[in-house]
Amino acid sequence: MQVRNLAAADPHLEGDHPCFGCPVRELAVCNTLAQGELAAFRTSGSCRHLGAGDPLCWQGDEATHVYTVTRGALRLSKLLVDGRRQVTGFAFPGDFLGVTMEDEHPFTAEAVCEVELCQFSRRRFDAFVDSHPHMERRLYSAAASELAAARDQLVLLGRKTATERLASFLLEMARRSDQSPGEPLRVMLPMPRNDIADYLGLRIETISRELGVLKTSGLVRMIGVHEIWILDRRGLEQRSAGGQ
Amino acid sequence: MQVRNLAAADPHLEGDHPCFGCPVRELAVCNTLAQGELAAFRTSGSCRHLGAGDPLCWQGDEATHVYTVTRGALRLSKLLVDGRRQVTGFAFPGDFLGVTMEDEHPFTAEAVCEVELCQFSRRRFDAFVDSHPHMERRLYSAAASELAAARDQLVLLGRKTATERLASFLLEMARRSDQSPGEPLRVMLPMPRNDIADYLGLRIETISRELGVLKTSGLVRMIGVHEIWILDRRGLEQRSAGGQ
DNA sequence: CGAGCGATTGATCGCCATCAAAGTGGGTGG
DNA sequence: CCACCCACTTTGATGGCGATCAATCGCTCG
Repeated sequence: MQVRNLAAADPHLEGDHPCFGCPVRELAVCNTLAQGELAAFRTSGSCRHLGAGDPLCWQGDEATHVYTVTRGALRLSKLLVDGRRQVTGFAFPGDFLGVTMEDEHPFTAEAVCEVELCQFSRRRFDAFVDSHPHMERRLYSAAASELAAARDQLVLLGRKTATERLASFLLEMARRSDQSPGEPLRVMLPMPRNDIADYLGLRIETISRELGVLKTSGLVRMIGVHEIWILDRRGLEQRSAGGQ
Repeated sequence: MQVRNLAAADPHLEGDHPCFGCPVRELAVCNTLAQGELAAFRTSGSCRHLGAGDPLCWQGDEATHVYTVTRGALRLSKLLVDGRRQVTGFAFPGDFLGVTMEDEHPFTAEAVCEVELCQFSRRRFDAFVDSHPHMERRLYSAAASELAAARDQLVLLGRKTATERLASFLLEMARRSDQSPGEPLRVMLPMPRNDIADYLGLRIETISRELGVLKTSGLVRMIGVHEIWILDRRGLEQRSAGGQ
């Protein structure tokens, strides 16, 4: 799930196509569309920009739009009535927001940094999908991926220790980050510690402490709060309790 | 998600149709098919029976088939390398097993009691879906439902207390059980306590103790180990920390 | 330079796990 | 029919991991 700017070299897109230069052309749900379809699709959408902290949608609000993330990162979270929060995931470039059959947003989505999205009205999106079966297939594929990720997270939250959770998280973030080949793996953590804590079912102090342990053990190196280098991937994998 | 035997009264199915009398006709993914389609679909499948404890498939094995549960209940679980287990869900009549884009089963599925399934080879199933767009849509819907359920479970595992987890579980099981209207709600728990524990991220002793608390509080009544009556649904909902 | 927020570090607490033992119930064989 | 067995459940006593409470650090921005 790495983001590469391939569009500039995409032989199927001409320079005046609205998706020309799109950084997630190869990743997003629209990657199954041929140029003509893509043009028709794209005209039904629009761009959207969010600053750090800005909400995209609230849990329970009517789901009027769907989105594809083209830049930045969002946190997806659910609240209990008393304010306890569970971050159910993060959305990165290429990720699609809108897999649901409900009329309401199943979670709150907020930007954790500068974010850009491709936005479509749900109605027009559904109509488009109806007339493009391979788009439906691609959506199903996206849903299946999200489901597999959610199940892995169930194992993490139900059965892993704090250290294992953090190690798993760093490895997951490394997988989803842009990587130049070879160690050390550079992991960008655009979200604050609190979001990591709410994602891993822990408290912020525990995140700090366990990061300290990994640092002292020589497994990682911290470059400021938002960047971490994985110095010993194998060691980190051993501490992550595998997964299957 | 209640199971009713509607097929006997289904005006669209004749008595000699192989799906005539199917107890999950209205629930399963095949419910979008017209009688002719259904006949074609059905001939590509077969029945399968499992006794309590029998495995249906193992995590990591090649996923050669997909299934619809017609009777009984299965537990779906994932293992860590050291044997810790997370039950990611239970499958009941009407539920579809096979939402994945991977070639391997994402979890182990085992019968918790006598089970009957409708079984299809994955290859033939995929081919059938390819030529029936509303089936594809129905599959997507199934995936979206599973995803929503998984996200709710993330909140439960990440942020709820033991009491809240158990209360949520009982209410979920009540929703998925056959109900005659009116209190008390009868909840069938075909799975052993250990499965409940591994589903809720707790230990078996905690399940026992918390059930005792709910019993002493007059919220539930236990009729043997596998049946529970919810005497005070509102009270149980208050202890479940809501959802939303 | 100071205010303010997020992150880190330290001290203590509490929920649930763990260890241990007793109770229960269903199935089998005598 | 009953005695036994074994697996599952329940109940009790203790312990540990991560939460909570509290103080300090460090960066960013005015």
